[in-house]
Amino acid sequence: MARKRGERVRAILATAADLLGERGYAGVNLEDVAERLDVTKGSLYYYFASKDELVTAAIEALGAEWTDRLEALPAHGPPTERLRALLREHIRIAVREHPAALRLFLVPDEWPEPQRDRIKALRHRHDAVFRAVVEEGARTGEFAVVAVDPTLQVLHAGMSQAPLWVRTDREIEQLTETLLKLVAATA
Amino acid sequence: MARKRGERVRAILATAADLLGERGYAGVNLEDVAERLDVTKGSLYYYFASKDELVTAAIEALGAEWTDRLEALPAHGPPTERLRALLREHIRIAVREHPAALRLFLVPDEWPEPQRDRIKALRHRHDAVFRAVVEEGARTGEFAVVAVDPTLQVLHAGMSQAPLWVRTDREIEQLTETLLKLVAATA
Amino acid sequence: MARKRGERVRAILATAADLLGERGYAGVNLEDVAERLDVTKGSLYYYFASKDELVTAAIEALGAEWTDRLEALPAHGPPTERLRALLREHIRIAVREHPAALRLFLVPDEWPEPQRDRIKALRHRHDAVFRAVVEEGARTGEFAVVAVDPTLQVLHAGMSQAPLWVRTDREIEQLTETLLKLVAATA
Amino acid sequence: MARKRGERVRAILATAADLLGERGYAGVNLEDVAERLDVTKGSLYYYFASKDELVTAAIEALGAEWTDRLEALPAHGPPTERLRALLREHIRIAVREHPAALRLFLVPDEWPEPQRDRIKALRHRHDAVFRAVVEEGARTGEFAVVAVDPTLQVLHAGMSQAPLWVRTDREIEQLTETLLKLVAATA
DNA sequence: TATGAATGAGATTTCATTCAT
DNA sequence: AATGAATGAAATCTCATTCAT
Repeated sequence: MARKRGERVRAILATAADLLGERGYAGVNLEDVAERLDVTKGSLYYYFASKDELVTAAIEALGAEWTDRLEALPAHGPPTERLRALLREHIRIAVREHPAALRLFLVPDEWPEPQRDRIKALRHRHDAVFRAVVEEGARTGEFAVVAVDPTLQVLHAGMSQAPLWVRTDREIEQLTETLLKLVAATA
Repeated sequence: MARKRGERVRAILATAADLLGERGYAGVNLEDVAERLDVTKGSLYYYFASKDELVTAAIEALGAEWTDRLEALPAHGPPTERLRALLREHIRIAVREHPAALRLFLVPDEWPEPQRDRIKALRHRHDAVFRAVVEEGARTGEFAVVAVDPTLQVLHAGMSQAPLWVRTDREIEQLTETLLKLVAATA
Repeated sequence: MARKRGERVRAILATAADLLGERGYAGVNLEDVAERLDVTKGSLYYYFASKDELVTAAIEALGAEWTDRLEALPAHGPPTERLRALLREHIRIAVREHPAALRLFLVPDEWPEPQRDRIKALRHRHDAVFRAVVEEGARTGEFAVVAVDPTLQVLHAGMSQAPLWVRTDREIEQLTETLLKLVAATA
Repeated sequence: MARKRGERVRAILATAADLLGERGYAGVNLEDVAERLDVTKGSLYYYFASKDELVTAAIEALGAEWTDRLEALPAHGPPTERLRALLREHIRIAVREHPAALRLFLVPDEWPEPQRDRIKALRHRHDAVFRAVVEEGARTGEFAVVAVDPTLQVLHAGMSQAPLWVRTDREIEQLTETLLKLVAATA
């Protein structure tokens, strides 16, 4: 049954992504993935040909879902409001749902070559969402940035690391506002 | 001879730190460390009781040297200038000398418990250097920050991740100025 | 199949117990255990998490089987006859089946902490079988002992060491009768 | 200086004997021996050509000293008194001075071949002291034994294991009297 | 589909031994 | 006489992968 299979695969990917986030590529072993899913290692090999393939798929799924949600946010209104909404949502996902994922977007050279490229691609797509808003704001003069690239890098870095210290809603707000300063018009 | 021993230990730590940076904790194996030093694995165990101990020492040495250099920068002058100097120097070290080290300051839970605490302590000392300047600037009104903690977190995140995309001096400057916006007085 | 697994485990434990008896804890290596079973070292780790765990299980199994057999002996009749039967059976097992096992009942501090406690527990259960008879004999006046504890200690020591010098049935009988003198009523 | 050397050697042997007793042949490593003596491993090799040679010498020294002290006890008087004195002294040495040594006299096959033979020889000389008294007592009719060999074996086993449970002087007395029952004339 | 068993390569760790100083 | 450094062989342990059922 394709249905069943799809669910199974999704469950595996979600679990793998969690563990990957907790411990990084080399720190995760298939035994643990299997155990958390309450199946045996052997089963994983029915769905994925190798650890690398499983890992790549897990990253892909996580990244895709994440970007989907960011892209689903309203695409109109003043850039400041749109950027604020993006930041808030991104941080919220990072902190509440995938504390794991900071490893995916920071420290890419932790991963073996094949995964590295996929991660870069994902991050690129991810990046595009923010880039569009920042560039629009810069164009209209509502934002003042030193340069777009470093601004995006710092936005990302700041958001990705959030799971390490952000807990409360108030901290989410503070981080959001702090990051907004990166594009603020100066005195 | 204590001298000789010290040098040997330093050589081992430097090599370990390099590899650690290239591949992360789980990706490093003692065989490689030994080979790069042109000794046998057994020798490493003469100096360090375990892989973990070696790794901890390597991190410690790297972190200590780094903070020393930041603390050596002039401690007077307007906060903006001092913060600019700190950021520039930190990024320069990260990019030019220890691209490795982003692992030390980000992603602490990649490490086994014992290392985790040491890393946190190092990062804390490191942090204090920046915190002093930011707090002073906030007190004198030269800086305007949403809150000190998120500001420091973003500063760190932004700097630590620099090795991943910063190459030229011009990019170092742009990143420095971008980060300075986090404390800039707003219109 | 639980059945199959059980057999496999039993085979491993028996082999381990043999080697343990031949060479002691530190003298046994898993390579040898594996080779004797015609499997790879890795396989042993499928069943046991560590050398220590394997060894503990081997001891446990041996001790349990042994005590089972002693407890299966008739529990009625005059204490002298019952003690004689116990001694004879114990010595017979030690000499004919588990020359190994003197290590289990003597020299407990040869073992790492975790094993030590298990061994003590086993020995205690073992001890209880003999203690019951000796105490009954002492109560009814059929036995005369200096004190129960040292008597049991010497009974044990004498039996456990038997494999080192006892070979013939006649020697088994002589040892049995010699040990019975420990509880004999005196002139 | 021969004097100095002799003392050094004696110190090494004593330390080795202690550790050997605590942990058995395979459980002892030269690092530990050296550390307890506050010298380096290398030094041990100045005095002994190998671990085995050191171990053999340590056993030899311990056994010789021990037998010397037993042979120094008065060799006249009624066998019961002489045996009582021998037992008491042996147990006292075992419990108070060389709790270690039970490994030497029990479990000989823990040792590599060369040591094994030396240990047997030592034990044999040791045995002769007790054998003389038991045989005399048997000849004069003061003792009644099932047979001399098993009696000696049990005497030894009981005494050697004493360090494992005997602590107080009272326990030493009880063990001594319990062992004397092995040669007691029966009702 | 899924499992349990097994493997083999490679990683960490231990330790007797050697040797230049 | 003694040390510190280093080695290399062997031991313990880990884990991705395979496979019969």
